Amino acid sequence: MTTDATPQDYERLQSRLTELHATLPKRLRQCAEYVLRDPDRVAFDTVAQAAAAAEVQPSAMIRFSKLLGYSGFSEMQQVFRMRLSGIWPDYPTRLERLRAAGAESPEGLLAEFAEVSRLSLERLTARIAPETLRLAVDRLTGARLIHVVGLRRAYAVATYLAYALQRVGRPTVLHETGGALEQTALFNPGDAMLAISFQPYTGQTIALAETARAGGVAVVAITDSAVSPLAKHADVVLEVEEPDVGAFRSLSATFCLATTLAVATGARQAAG
Amino acid sequence: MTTDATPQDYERLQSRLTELHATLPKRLRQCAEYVLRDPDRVAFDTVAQAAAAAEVQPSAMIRFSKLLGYSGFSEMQQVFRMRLSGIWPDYPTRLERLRAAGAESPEGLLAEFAEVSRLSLERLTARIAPETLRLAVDRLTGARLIHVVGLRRAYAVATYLAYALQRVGRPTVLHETGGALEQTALFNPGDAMLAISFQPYTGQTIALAETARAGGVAVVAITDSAVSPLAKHADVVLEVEEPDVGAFRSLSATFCLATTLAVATGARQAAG
DNA sequence: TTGGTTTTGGAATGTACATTCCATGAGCCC
DNA sequence: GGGCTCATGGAATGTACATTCCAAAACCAA
Repeated sequence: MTTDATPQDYERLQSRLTELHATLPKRLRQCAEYVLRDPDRVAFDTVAQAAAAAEVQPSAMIRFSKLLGYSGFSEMQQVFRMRLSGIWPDYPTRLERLRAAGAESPEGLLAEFAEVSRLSLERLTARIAPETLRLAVDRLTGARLIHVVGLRRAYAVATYLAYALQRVGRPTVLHETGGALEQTALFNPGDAMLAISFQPYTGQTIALAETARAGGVAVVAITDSAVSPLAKHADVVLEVEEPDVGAFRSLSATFCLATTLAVATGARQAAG
Repeated sequence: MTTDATPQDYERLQSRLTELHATLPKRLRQCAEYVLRDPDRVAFDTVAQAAAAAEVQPSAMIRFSKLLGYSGFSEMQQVFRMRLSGIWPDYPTRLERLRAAGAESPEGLLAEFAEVSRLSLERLTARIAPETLRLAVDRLTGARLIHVVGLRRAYAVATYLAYALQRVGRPTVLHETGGALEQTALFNPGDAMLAISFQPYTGQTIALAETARAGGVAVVAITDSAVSPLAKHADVVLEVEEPDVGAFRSLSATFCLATTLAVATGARQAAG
């Protein structure tokens, strides 16, 4: 029956599951998806926890283990534990090892970007004053329409914010460059604007923020310095650090802040 | 009394123990020595196993844990588990901790997003195999034209990748949904596609990847699981973890990977 | 529909576990 | 050397756990 024996290591388990995945009944498939998605957690889970995470009954999780040939969940879990304990040195060691691989190599680059992003996230919470953040959320919550603008590098952030704010139920418009939307007529008192710009600051973004503010719009800026030209035209300034590796900058902290803004605005709206 | 609180991470636990070591009675010292010598094993041990390994009674191990301020062995063990996996305590505990910190407030949310993002970045380097990453860069470097596709939440990633790849000198086209660009005629052998999709997977993205591949295009996928429907149609699968806070997911790891891909492709191109 | 088969949920079970408690033992000051 | 405090071992306890089992539900083929 089991021409392949029960998988004794994670790699084999993984390939077995990818192969089986299509043929599995619903609940067992959910199990497969969970253990592949979060193998680290499985190593420590109790059946109940694993089952909850996979959104199945504990018994389904055990059935799943048995299907793969193990005597039960605990035996399958050994594979996940081995994977963790066997090869994994702690984070600093891993990082160093990667660095040694040379910054020129893709994996060295990845390590560097990851580290730099991690550090900027650590500092993010310290850098953003709670009152400032609240103020920003206030402005967005109160707004009838939220204008989002960001170009070049900041464009990705702008598209994300537009998407997230819309999903959260706030009327949002994303300003594209050169589009007809950039008409002063569109700005009304009671609106809010989220403007994002980093060094070297894009003139169009700043100009749009200035116009909006003149039209009575509350401007919330995400930028990299309190003295950035965008900050001058903003009611609330959220400052994020954007560390660079070579020519490119990490956007992690910015996205983290963006997500928070969207979710907090959504939550407030729902509550109020 | 305890000016330092109970150590919540391994580093602090370690320094606490080195400091305490000299003053400890014999059995408790044996405990300290064992957990410092073999922290990996402690993560999986039962009290009985840990006690045996330290050559003490189970009760001694628990006394030891309590001395450090934990409620018992299990609580101390969490620290060792976290170290190994980068995983935070289970979901209920985390939620509770959040509540205590005032998760409802914007600053609490920010802290949570930052933390979750930080952890997923830590695991990113471990999760992406160097060979896979190299393979992905190879495909992109060799391509005459790079197609980028991603919708909904992944759209921001797609816009960023299109921008970054263009800046780095690679001919890139961003596929917008419903646009005229989605013609099979546009795909030629020798092209590459970067497709990004996460749960719940967008059908259009997957369909486009399938079409592209049928047309001889090398498909590199960024997705959240090896069994994601997108993975089936990809030549290279880059798997990223997307931890969620409430309804929203952190994109930090994804953006980190995206930046790396762009820069590495640019660098290789410049060198070659 | 009907009968058979597979899949699922959830209560029941027995075991293994962390933790507690107390009696004994070792070290130490008077 | 007697009495005190701190350290230790190990049996006792209650809980949380993996696993089993069975009945209900869904699915499917005729």
